[in-house]
Amino acid sequence: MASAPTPPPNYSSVPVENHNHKHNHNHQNSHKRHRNDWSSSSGKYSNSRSAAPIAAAATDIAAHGGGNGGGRSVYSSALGSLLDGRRSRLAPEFSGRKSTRYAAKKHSGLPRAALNTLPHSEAANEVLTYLYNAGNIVSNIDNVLISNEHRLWEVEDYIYMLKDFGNTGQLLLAEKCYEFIMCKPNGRVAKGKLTSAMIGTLGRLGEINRAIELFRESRIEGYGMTVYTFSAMISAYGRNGRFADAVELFMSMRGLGLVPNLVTYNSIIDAGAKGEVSFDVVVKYYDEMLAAGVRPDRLTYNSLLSVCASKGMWEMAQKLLTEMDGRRIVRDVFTYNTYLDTLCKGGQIDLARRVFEEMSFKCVWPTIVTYSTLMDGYAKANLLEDALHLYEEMKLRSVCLDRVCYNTVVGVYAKLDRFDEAVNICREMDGCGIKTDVVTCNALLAGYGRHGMYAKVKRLFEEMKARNIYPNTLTYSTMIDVYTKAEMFQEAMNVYIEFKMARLEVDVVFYTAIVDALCKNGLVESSIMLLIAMIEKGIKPNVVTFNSIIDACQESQTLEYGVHGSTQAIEYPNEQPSAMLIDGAFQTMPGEDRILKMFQQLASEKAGHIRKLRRGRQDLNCIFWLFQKMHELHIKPNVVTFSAILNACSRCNSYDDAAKLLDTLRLFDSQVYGVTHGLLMGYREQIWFSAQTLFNELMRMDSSTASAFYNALTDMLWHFGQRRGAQMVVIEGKNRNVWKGEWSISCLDLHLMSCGAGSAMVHDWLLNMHRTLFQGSELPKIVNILTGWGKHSKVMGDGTLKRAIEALLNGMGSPFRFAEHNMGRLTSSGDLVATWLRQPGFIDTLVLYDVLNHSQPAGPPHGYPAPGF
DNA sequence: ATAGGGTTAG
Repeated sequence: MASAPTPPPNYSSVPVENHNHKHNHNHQNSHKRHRNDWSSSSGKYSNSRSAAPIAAAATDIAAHGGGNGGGRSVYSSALGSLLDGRRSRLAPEFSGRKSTRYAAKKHSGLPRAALNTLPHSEAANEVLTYLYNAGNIVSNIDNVLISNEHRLWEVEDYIYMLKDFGNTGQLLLAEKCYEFIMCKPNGRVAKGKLTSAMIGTLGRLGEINRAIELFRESRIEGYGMTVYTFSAMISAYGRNGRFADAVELFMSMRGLGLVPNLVTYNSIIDAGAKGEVSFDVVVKYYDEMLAAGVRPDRLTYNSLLSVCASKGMWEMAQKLLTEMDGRRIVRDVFTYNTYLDTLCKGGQIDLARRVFEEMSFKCVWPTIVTYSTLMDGYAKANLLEDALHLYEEMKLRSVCLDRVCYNTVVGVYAKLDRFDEAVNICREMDGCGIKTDVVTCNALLAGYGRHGMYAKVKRLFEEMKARNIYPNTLTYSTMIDVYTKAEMFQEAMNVYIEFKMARLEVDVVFYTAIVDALCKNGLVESSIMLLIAMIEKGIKPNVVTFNSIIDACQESQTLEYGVHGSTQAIEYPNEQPSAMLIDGAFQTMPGEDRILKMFQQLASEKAGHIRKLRRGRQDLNCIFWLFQKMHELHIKPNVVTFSAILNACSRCNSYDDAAKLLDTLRLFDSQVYGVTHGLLMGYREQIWFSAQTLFNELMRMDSSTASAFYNALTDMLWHFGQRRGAQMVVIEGKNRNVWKGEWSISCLDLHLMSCGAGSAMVHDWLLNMHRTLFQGSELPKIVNILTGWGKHSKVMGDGTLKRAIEALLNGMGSPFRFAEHNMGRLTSSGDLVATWLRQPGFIDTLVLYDVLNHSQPAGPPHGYPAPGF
């Protein structure tokens, strides 16, 4: 970790080679700067490109930009000494900057960033200081402005100050300053410049309506008809999540005779990035600027990368980086940070790790944002130790953490159930003058909830309100999730009522939490009603919402409290329930809140211990309907969807229905469903190659996701008698270490496996023993099978696996018995097992066959499994 | 004039 070079003292966000140009970069006419003849690639990114293979890897960084080498050598002598002093690698101006993501998030007194390099007088800085010291008192502000009027250059000084107020969240100062200068007799150009700056500032501060007002005024008064004012307004819309308005404004320019310039294009592209618009939509503006002969710059690419980031489109990001290389545009720290974020969100953690290391060698020094990004990437990938290691590295380098970074660390500790440390971090924040906020609290609430610490949850929830940290929608979603999982329905209902009173907006997470609560309590049809209601309301469900319902379909219930006033089941896949039914189900009318009723019902049921037994109904049609709905809404199923569907098949008694479902789903994803359908049909050899590809893709998932999939697939195969296929899958999973168990001849660890996977594994393990014996070796004195007692199963202590394995072994007349003081361990002496396995013909009991086998050669395999098992 | 944090499914 200490192998990276140390930054030069005069650090900039741009690698050293480009340092001298930085000043120029800050001007709006920067497209005039570089003269190169690299031909334009107009149209390259139009719709056809999305699936294009990407050759560029992180290593291409090394292949490009020989110019950086010179810069590196200049500073290499500073390397050792700075590291010895354990100095931060972070440039001061990046050590404590707040998020630049949304205007609404930016109201805190963090140190101001002096990044503006427009020409301004020294006096402007002085006046700024006076204004910041005016204590937000109007008369003081007026006094400062009046008494310094003669010292400030025309308008550039005021523009400089206005922009600074935008960066520091000083709305009042900005308003007063703008008002003051606009009263003076300025020319049209000056008024236009000032107003553009002010629109930008208001946009940053979330004052979008004020910005719109100023923009309108400027047009009426005749000084706002410039590309600068329009660009500023487009950017202001973008910052406030109003991409559609930004586009409309952008489109109107042509008719007004205004020609968009580099900044205009950058603004509209960035508006797309901030509005989380799809890449295909945003890239149109990129194509358009190329066609118009406007050369993109670093900002253009950084914004395009940012579009990729939230979607994890890392291959596209790589393509953009290659394009930058082609244009000789050097990557800066924004480029790297955004690229890192894209890699993390796209699940390319190893690549992210390499890029992080390469940054330093390219003389682009990690900032606090770099660390936060990577740390969060690790945390999301469940690489919590790696995340903490990064935190240690930051401490070692004396990097001063900011609010975002602290919250990331708190989240990591909360995920690890290390609450003492999480709370300590909160104390440390307090010591640094960083107030814990709603994000910190939400992380802790979720952590306490996962750990069953309901008293702590309750106390923190009260405490945050007492400390004026207002709970947001996510806080309420978390609380409802925690309480419903704990079957504390009365408490959940109270939280729900409080949420309604707070008049916060519902979102997809909130609905999904409720949907899941419904599903988990057997109210599957109600959850589908809610799903439809949320779509009607314009809140798009996501893959989690669907997975929750699909998972519940495997034991589909009929209802249910008369939530929709009838016991009639929804017909799948014919059509949606009628709009009337939806209205009746979940629309909120005064005194008629269905969600509330549901909570009431669950609470009273629980209190009276009269849990209604809901009739189970196998319904694979429901799954097909949901899957189709996902497709309609362009929601991509993921591996969890896949596992849930396989689990549903395992619960289904009809082989034909399961086969039909998987066969039909091949329409949507031939790879995934082709493999499972093929294995179910017994086309083993024919599809094993595709299966390998699928298994390889699964290696990218974290272990619990991967093991859930292997469990589901083997369960399904085992359930329908495709036991040789199940065995092959389980061996594949074992070889890829998805269960992370202890595997040896003396101990078989099954505790993270499903019944089917565990059973197949037992067979394989015993076959191995059998072979060991017949090769003349001896068995260990004691042999064990760990089943666990159900700690990891859905229902704690349920012990399904334990019972299934016990039944399997008893059925074969095995000598294994449960250990006296460990109810999760089956044990036997090696001698007894050897005698048992040596029974003549016993091998036939052990070897697994598929009921259906269309593979070559025909007929069941003979003798031992192929070498390598 | 561009970058990072909290959540829901398994």
